[in-house]
Amino acid sequence: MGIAERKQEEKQDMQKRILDAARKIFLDKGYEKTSMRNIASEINYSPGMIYFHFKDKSEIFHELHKEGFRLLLAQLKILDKVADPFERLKAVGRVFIQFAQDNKDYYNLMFMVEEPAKESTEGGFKIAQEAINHLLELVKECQAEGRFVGMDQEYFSFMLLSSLHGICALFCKDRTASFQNKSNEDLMKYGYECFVSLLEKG
Amino acid sequence: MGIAERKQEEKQDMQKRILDAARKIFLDKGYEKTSMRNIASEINYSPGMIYFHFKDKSEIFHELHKEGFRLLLAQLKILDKVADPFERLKAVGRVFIQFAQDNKDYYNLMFMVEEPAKESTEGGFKIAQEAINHLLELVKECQAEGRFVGMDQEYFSFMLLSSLHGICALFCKDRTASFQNKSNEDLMKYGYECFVSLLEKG
DNA sequence: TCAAAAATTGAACACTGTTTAAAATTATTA
DNA sequence: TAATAATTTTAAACAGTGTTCAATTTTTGA
Repeated sequence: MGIAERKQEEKQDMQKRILDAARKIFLDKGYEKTSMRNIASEINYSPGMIYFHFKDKSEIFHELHKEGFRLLLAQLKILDKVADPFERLKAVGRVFIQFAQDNKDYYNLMFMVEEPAKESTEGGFKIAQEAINHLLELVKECQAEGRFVGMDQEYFSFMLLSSLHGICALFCKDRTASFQNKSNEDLMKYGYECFVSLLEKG
Repeated sequence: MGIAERKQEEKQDMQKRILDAARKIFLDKGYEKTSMRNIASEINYSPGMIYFHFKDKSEIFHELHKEGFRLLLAQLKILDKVADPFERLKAVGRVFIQFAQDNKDYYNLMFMVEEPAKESTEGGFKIAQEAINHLLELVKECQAEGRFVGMDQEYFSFMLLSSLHGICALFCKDRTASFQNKSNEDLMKYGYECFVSLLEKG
């Protein structure tokens, strides 16, 4: 069945072309301001054609959403070689913040855009779950070394993630204007270091 | 000039009616999904009429944005009677989180919606600035009592705000699904308490 | 009462996501 | 190879969006 095979490859190729165009415009103009017509005309096809390859705009969004997580997880995986769990935890934060700075638009897609509430419970968000589990595991390791004693694992992990996300969210939505003296980058960097020094006493 | 006076009152009245309608729909359907036609038909006027009283949709947004801050500041003002600054700081966090839970839509308007980048630097966002200054002052008071020694005020305040915002942001965008065992409310409450117990050691 | 000013309308413009019948292209079979 | 079937793509249409603007109504001041 060499033809069917090639057919499938062509189909995947087309999907890739659409995603490439979508990524380019999504990450430039944001989710809301990117139209299906924009994406279609980027690859010189008619708007309707996209609907043959993707269910709707939100399916394209979810594809890029997953892409973002894969990118972030790849960055975090590098830290596996850091032996001490607490050192690794601190580095995770730094990498997370760096990721948000370097990939503002992916970050928006991953954590800020109101997702069209689909497949979130079924199969689609496995990769986000995976990231959380990674964090839970890390906290557990720290606790095994006598850190964060008496803290509930899940609440503590949620708090960690929240603090990181808060820093990145304010950055991504430019809500840092009220701290006029400091640059965005410094606020994130040294703001996080403040948090770290709290962690060190816990 | 009693007529001009009444005229002005009528104008303010109309603006109030528009804002009331806008608030109702904004806070029910969110910013993006509320249309000018929705707002107009809510008060039985034509769409174009709104543009006589407000420049555009974003001006209405900014009005409600300010409204939200006034509401939050009113809640926080109650804490002025708490004498001990550190106790007050901890309470500020609890009130902030409670506000986000009770006013999810205001919170979205205030901290999450990508604002059409206007008047943010000029006169419009004084009230947000005021809230930040309040926080900075509070941190200073805590430091005067020997808390958070050696921390930069601004970075530390930014970190505080970030942590609070992170908790509320994940809640508002329903990004808490990955912590399946716990309810949203418990995650926020006990997540924050984890943070507080870190603060207590700093 | 009448002209000037203010307020309101409704149609129009250029967009949006999505659907769908028709057309064009490609594959399969007789 | 010719005819049929399946797949892929298009263009038009639908119902919606924010916004503008000429025309119209309402209100005001002389």
